[in-house]
Amino acid sequence: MCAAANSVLPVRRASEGFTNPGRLYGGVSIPGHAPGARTHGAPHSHDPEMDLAWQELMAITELQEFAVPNDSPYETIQYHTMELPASLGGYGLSQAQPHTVPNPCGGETNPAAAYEGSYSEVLPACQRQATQPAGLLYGHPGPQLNPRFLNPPLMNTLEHTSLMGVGGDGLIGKDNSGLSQGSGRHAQVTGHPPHTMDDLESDSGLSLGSSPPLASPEDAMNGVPAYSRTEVGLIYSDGEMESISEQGRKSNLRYSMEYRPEYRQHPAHNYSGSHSCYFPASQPCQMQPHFLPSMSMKHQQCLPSALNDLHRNGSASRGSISQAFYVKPRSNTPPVSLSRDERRAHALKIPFPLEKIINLPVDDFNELLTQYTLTDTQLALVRDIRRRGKNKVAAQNCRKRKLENIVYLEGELGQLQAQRDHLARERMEFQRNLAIVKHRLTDLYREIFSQLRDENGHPYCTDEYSLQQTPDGNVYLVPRSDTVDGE
DNA sequence: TCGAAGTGTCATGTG
DNA sequence: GCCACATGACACTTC
Repeated sequence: MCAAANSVLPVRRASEGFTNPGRLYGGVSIPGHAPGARTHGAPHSHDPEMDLAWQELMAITELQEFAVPNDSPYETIQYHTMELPASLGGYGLSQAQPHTVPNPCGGETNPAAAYEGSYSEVLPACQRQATQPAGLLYGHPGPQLNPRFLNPPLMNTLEHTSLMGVGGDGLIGKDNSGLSQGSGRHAQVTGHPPHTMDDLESDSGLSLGSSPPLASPEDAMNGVPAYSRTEVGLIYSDGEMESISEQGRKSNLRYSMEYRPEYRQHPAHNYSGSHSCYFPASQPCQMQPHFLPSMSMKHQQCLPSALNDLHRNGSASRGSISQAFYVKPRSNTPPVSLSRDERRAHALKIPFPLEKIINLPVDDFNELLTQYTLTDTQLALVRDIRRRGKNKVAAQNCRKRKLENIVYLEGELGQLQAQRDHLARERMEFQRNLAIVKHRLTDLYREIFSQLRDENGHPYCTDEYSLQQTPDGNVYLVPRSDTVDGE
């Protein structure tokens, strides 16, 4: 508290001289250190109690000016809609000192300093809490908002969440070039093959690896119609696929639903393309035991070797590639639930798996192409498959990132809403305290004025006079309609 | 039947 | 110019 205010509270009465400048009224000294000026000294507290009262008064005086308007920064800030991030742009920055009032002792004092206890907790806490979004929302929105710059821990969390919740398909360890599996495609492709040729050639027909080639035992036993139309140029009009698909549909549906969890968790499925090579669907070898709960052991036994071949032949020689990946159908049976490109590749007898087509680096891919004599049609198809396959993976990654960002932003939103609620509570508490203080200030005014007497011995009326403080710290009694000058 | 969600594909932009 | 990748937009399927 200001020393001047503590010790001397000269009360000025404008346009009136002090007749008794040093007169004490009720223990309040009214020093006349402005000769000629009617400076009714503010109560100089000889009374410790009054001294204390004045100290409080002066403290309160500061607060008196700290009316909290409804449109205070708190209001505007805290009750912004939670639109991210624009409306929160000032959330963390402007929260500190909504008002500053002149400090009688010079400088400025944050009126909220009286509530330092609470605000020092609130604000830093807010800032702490907003640390993450601060960069996101206030300071560096770009990088923070950029999905590609999610902080690693969060990304890890999100990744984990995404993997566990969204994908759960063992994407960990699967590089981006790996084909993340579209969940919905399994049922779609395996359970409901296209009904028409147009359907067959629809965009949704391709599901590289996401739709593991499924052939129900029923198919294998029944022997689905031969997929004979493998002539170049016929791949886009092989209407027989329809009947084939129809035959395998019902039986496949059950498997498509049952095997999925196991299938998706299978370590060998890191590369979905591993299953999209051209093992005929009618051959059980293309299936993994995991998703063939009812498959006979006889059928399952060939799986390891086939899979081993798949992995072993990642760098297989020219001759082995063809043998390893393009296993000629025994009965020339076409895959029942292969994707469009798989079927096309099958039809065109592309001698290497889609996995390679899609995932090989361009140099290796070109080298691979040089190892075979491919027709223009085959070449075009291979390049299309590669382009589409890569884009499909990219699209999956893109969507995954979108989801992760949504999760992240929702988390941030919740955090900010919690902060808003916290600050709202603090504000209410502050206003409550302020009301108490104002009330007490009024009482103190009343008490002080009741003890002050003018030169005629009449009490000052609070309606006519008020206390004003000069920059030097002195406090004067001034008529409410008057100014400070004329001291 | 309609709408939401998931997915594949294309076109385009960027590094 | 090519390539890989990201992303918006669209079409399609499934639920």
